[in-house]
Order: sequence, then structure tokens, then C-alpha cells
Amino acid sequence: MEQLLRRIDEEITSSGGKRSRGRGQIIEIFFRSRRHLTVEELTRKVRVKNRNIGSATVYRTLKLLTKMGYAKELDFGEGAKRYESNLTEHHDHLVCTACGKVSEFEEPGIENLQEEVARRHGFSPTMHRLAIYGYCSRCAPSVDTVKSGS
Amino acid sequence: MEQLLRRIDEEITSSGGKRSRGRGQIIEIFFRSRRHLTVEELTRKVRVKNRNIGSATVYRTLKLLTKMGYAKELDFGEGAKRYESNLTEHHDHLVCTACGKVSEFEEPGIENLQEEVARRHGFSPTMHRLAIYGYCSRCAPSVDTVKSGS
DNA sequence: TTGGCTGCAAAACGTTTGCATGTCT
DNA sequence: AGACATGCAAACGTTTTGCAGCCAA
Repeated sequence: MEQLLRRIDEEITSSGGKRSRGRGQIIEIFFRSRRHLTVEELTRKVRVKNRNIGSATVYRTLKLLTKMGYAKELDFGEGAKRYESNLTEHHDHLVCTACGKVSEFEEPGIENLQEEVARRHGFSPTMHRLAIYGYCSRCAPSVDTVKSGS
Repeated sequence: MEQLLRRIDEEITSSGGKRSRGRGQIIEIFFRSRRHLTVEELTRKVRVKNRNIGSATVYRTLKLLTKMGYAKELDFGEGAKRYESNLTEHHDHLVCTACGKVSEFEEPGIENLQEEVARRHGFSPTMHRLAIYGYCSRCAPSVDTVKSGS
């Protein structure tokens, strides 16, 4: 973790940027947080530590991390975008449209088929997004009417 | 086509809605159009036929069609959402990040794996979105350096 | 006549940007 | 000192909403 922060810091300074207190805090809290933060959520967290940070800086920092490849933008269609660390293995998302819970999965078979489809269309893929929407196990509409329940 | 429009009309009226001139025009033009329209594009098209229609009505109509299941919202991360008919076979998208071209594909294998993944997670899928981003054949970065070409 | 539907304009929302100021080197 | 970074608030583009009038049933 410290190592990661140092690496990012170096990459920023070596391309003409500067080390700043606020940005360091934003980056650290971003990588220590659970996944899928909105800018507003991250701003709130950061402001607990440093009341002076405004959301513009958080936007600018996340955009920077995204451009550097350390963060990834997600859009679950909620209005606001979400961001997550781009360091973990690639994964896709299961989004429950009832409770909003997002879980993750990996499926190499899907990845492979995507590569194949792309190739078949003369397309050079750089990235993809797959989200499956539906009901998680807790929210699944009551399964049947056994015993004409309720 | 006429049949589809009549069906939608019926569904609207039978749930307390009314037939209105403007909405009918919007719906017809929407289904006759090429895929992936933004609200602004559709509004422009509709206004050629009926100068009085405002984009608020287009927003309201597309939202209605979406809720009824006849249209589908897409988000390719351009800022504005796009809409397409939800009547055709299911397909996914290849988005060229250079020229913006969007093409479509179907891959039953991917669909099946998605079902399986969902089941494995106790998830009841209702829908999914898959977009592969990259370069289309026209925009692909020059392929190689054969003969140290310029 | 009633209630839905409309256009318009204003509001709301997430995001970006201009600018004067602050901070790092 | 100089350049980059920041907060604030204004600007932006998209979408939603309040409202008075309109139109279909």
C-alpha cells in the first residue's frame, strides 16, 4: 500500500506534477476504501480528515488516477459515476436493481469469447464493461405460490 | 410496424393514458429510426414533422417506452444517454473510442455463460449490458513496424 | 368536464472550468 | 520565484419538474 502510494507519487512528480497534502489524502483514502465510490462519497470521507478539501479536487484527482490507469470509471446508471481501483484482477458486476447491492465476478470463459467476437469483427479491444442486472438472492421476488402463501 | 404502434397505443390507453398526436409521432419516428438515438437527435427529427414538440415530451415518451419495455437505455459514456428499440434480438455493442462508431454483435455463448454465472451467485438476471471498447478496423493503430515503415 | 398531456422555462443534478490564492520545490 | 494545485463559485450539458393551458375521451 505505502509502496503503491509512493509509486503513484513518483509517477506524478516525474511528469512535472507536485506532491500536495490534499491530493495525497484523497488518493490514500480512495485506495483504502471499499469499492465503487461516487465522488460525493469519497469527498465526504476525505473531508472528515481534512475539512478544506472540495469536490472539485476530488474530481480532478480521480480523473488523474483514471488517466494514469490506477482507477476505473463505472456507470451503473444511477446518475453519478462510480470509481474503483484498477489494480485488482479484472472483474465484472452483478447489480441488484432492488437493493442496489453490487457484487463482482470473474469468468474467464466470457473474457475469451469477447476476445474472439472482437477479432471476428476486426476490432481491437482495449477494455470492456459487463454488468448483469437483476435481483440478488435476498431480493428475489418470492419464488412461487406454494400453499398460496400470504 | 402499424401493428406495433397499435399495440403500444392500446397498452397506454388501457392503463389510463391517452392517445396524443405528438406522442404518437415521437413513438413512430423512434421505431423507424436507426439505432442509438440521443434525446436531442430524436427531438430534432420529430421537430421536422411537428415544430411544436419540445424535448421534455421526448424525454417523457422515451421514459414511458422504457418502462413499458419497448425501449432500452444505453450509456456509452458520452454524457448523454442513447435509446434503442428493445424489440430486436438481444445484442451487445462494440464501441470504437477513436471514431465513436458503434456496431453490434450477438454471441449466444456469452449469454449462456452469463446465465450460469448469475445462477452460481444466486442472482436472478433480468437484463445485462456488455460493451467492448477499443478500435474498429478503420481506426486500429497502425498494425506493426514491418520493414520499419515510417 | 375531467384528467391526462403539452410546451415552456426554471430547477436540479453531476461535472467542469476560470480565477485568485495557496503550496510545493 | 515559478509552476502546479486548490477552493470557491459560476458555467455547463443533460435531465426533471412545476405550472398554466390544451386536448382527447
